[in-house]
Amino acid sequence: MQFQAPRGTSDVLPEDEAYWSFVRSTAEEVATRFGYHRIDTPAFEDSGLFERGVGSTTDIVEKETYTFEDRGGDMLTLRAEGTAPVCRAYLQHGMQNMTQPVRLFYICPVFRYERPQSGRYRQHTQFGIEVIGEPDASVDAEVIEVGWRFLEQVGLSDLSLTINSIGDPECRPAYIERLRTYYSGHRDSLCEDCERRIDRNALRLLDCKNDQCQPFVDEAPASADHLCSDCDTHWDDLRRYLEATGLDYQVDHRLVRGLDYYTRTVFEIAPPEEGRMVTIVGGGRYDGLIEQLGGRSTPGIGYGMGLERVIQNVKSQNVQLDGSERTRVMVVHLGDAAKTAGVRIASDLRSAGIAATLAPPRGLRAQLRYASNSGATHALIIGADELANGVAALRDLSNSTQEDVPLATIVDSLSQG
RNA sequence: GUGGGCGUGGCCAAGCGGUAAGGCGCCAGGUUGUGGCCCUGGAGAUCGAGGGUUCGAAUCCCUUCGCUCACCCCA
Repeated sequence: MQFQAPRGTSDVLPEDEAYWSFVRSTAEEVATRFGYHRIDTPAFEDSGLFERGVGSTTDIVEKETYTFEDRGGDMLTLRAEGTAPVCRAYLQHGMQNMTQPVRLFYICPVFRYERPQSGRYRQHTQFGIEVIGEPDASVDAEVIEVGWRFLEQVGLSDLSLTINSIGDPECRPAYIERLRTYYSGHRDSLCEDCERRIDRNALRLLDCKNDQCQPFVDEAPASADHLCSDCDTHWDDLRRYLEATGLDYQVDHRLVRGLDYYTRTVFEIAPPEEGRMVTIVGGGRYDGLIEQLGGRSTPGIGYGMGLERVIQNVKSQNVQLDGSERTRVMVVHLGDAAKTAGVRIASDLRSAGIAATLAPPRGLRAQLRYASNSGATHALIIGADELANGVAALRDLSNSTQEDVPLATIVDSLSQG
């Protein structure tokens, strides 16, 4: 064993591809049904995009980014998240001149230099959507619904949706002050991390999972209780619209997100799981991001969803995929002349749209074993006798019936099943 | 970045100081041209790597690399 896939990456082997195509295609189907259009952005961007967009003091940018200088001296970063690149594309291509809002979705790899563990990789795949150009809370509810319906359609159940509002530049500073004040009074009872967070990143205090901090988290002032009137209206609207879509949700005042650009709505969807919740979907509103990237003030909202985690849950919940019933023919041959004929017949079958494979040149027994092991539904047996009579023996491997079929009509008899 | 667990043929897995079981899978046979079951045979391992202890190490010690899980953080 010389080379291995780099740490935190993995190969998707043929046996798993069924999950991937299933998940990808339903993602496209659901997003399209909601009126979203696909966008693909490059695998790497100017490093500055993530620094400015995601926030340079954020963990993602501070220590998880794959950054490198190219041969021309430009600093580039592998896509560390999906939203900033889409916003960059929105600005670059003048999408503010399209009818607003613009609805986009993407399915693409994301790279972060993290310590791998279950459900966490250095390269993972995100199915994300963004709605840019509409501040109304109805699109917040819509974005959440897209994620929820997708997970539903992919067969997952028992998921929980939690939401929160973290306000905007209008009201958040005052709230954070209030939070700091509250926590400062309990400084001695907090864990080390939280002690540091009071000054550095007060919002994250609410995120602490340390037991000793839980009492304070529970008692801490909630951002949703300290919104300015615009944010408060938005927050009320969101919940009303969510109820109108029939989604169950929980409000959790501890829910804050790690990226700096979020405003107002933040949400997560997670499976209940034994013990800890591993978030499948995380998202929120980012009304300041486009402006931060040099555009006009433009509202936006979206989510990112980890498809590896989706598949992990699809497997653990034993979702059954539709098995393909496609006819697959193994062309079995005995002797050189038959082999040549087999090559031609296999080729003809494929031209007619029938999946066909020429068996490796072994004994008859071995070829048939190969046929059933590789999942063929039929074996088409050609030997000297068949060649002489201008037929082939078509064997149905599922029920072991077999009959001679004229070479000229093989395609027909196979396409009729 | 911190802490736990683990590294024996493609996969699973015995052995725990005396010179590598077994199972799955793979390949070939089981009399004349027939699969999925069964039977027989075969190929395939420098026991993650390096060093040390010993007459002798997969088995003991040290170092190192890798995988994995949890924390942090996130999808």
